[in-house]
Amino acid sequence: MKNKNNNKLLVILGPTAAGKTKLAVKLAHKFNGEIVSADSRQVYRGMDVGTGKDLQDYVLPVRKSIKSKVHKVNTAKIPHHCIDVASPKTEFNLAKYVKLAHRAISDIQRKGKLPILVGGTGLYAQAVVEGYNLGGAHPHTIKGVGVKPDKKLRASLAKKSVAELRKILKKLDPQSKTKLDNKRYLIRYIEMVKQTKLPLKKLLTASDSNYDCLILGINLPRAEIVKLIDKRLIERIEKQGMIEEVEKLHKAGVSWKRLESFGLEYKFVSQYLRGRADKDEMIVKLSIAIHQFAKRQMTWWRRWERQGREIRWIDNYKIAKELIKHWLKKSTGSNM
RNA sequence: GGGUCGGUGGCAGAGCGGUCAAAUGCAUGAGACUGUAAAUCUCACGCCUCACGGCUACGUAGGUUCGAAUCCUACCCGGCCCA
Repeated sequence: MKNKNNNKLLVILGPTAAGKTKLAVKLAHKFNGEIVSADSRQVYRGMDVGTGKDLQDYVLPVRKSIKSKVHKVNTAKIPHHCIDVASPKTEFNLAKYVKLAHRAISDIQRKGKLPILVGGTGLYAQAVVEGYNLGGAHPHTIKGVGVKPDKKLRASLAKKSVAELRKILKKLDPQSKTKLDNKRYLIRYIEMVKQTKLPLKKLLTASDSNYDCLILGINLPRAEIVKLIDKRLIERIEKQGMIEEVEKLHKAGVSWKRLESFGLEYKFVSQYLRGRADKDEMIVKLSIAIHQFAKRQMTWWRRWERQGREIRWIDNYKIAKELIKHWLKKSTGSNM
C-alpha cells in the first residue's frame, strides 16, 4: 500500500547534456533529497565518462551494499541510487531497473527524504512513475506479468515479416490492435500474450501511479542543446579519457559487439579503436548520433504528455525551486 | 597549350533517348516504442496543392529528336596525363 504520509517523488527529465544532474543535485541539497538515476547506461560499472558519472563529484565513490543494492552514503554528498548496479558484461533490463528504483525510492521516503528520479531514459522513468506491470516488480503492481524472454520463440519468429507477425498476434489476441512496425516489438508482444494468455491491452495497462509526482522537464532550444552536446563531447574525448575508458572496458572483457550495442560514445569510440574510422570521422558521426538521440528523448517526453501526464517545462533552477515548494505544500496524494 | 575523364537534388553517388522529380546511402524533419530503450523501428524529404494535378529542375548557352539528365556543338569549372 501507499505510504500516505510520504509518497512524493520528484522527477527530472530532459535531453542529454541539458544539465539534469546538475540541477538535481542542487535541488537535492535544497530539499533534502537523494537521487535515483533513470539512466539505462549509468547502471553499468566502469561506464563513467560516457555516461557523465565522472563529472559528478557528488556521486558517491561508493561501495555496494550487498543486501540493499543501494549505494552507501558518503558523508555530505548526495547519494545516488541505481548507479553501478550491473556489470557491463551482463544483461540489464527494464524489469530489473524498475525493481531497483522502487526499492530505492521507498528507502529514501522511509528516511523522510525526498526521492528525485533523474534521467534521460524515458522508458525507465515512465515505467517507474506509471507503475508498469513488470512481473510484480514491486508491491504496487496490480498483476504480476513478468514475461521472460523466450529465446526459442524469438528465433522461430525472427524471419517473419511485419505483416505475418501482426497476423500471428491477431490470432492469439483478436482484439489486439497495434500500428507497431517494429519486428522486435511485435515478437515481444506475441511472447507476452502467448505466455500469459492475457490480452495485450491488459498487459499494457499500468496500475495507478504509485507516487505523488511532480515532473520537471528541462526544455532548451534545440540549437542550445546541440551546442552543449558538442562541447561536452570534445571534453570527454580530449580531456576526460573517453577513449581510454572504452579501451579499458574492452580489455576487461567487454566485447566490441557489446560495447557497440551501448550506442553513442561506446559505439563510435569502439569503431575508432578497431580502426574502422579515424578520429575526426568518429567525432563527426558521434556528434550527429547524440543530436539524434536528444531528439528521440524529446519525442518520448512529448508522447508521455500526450498520454495525459503533466510535465512542467523549465529552463532554470529558480523556477524549479518555486514549483517544488508549491508542490511540497500540497497534501500528499492529491495532485494527480 | 594538347589529351583525357568528369560536372546530377543539402552532401556522397546511380542513371546514359521515353516507364525520371530522378536508385541508394548520409544528413534533415516527423513519429512509433511496457523485460535490448544511448537500443530497435516507421514515414516524409525540389516547389505549389488536402488530393487529382501543375510548375521548375540534372554546370551554362544553343542544337538534334515526336521526346534529352541521357546524343551533338560551344563555353565555363574540376581531376588526371602530356607539354
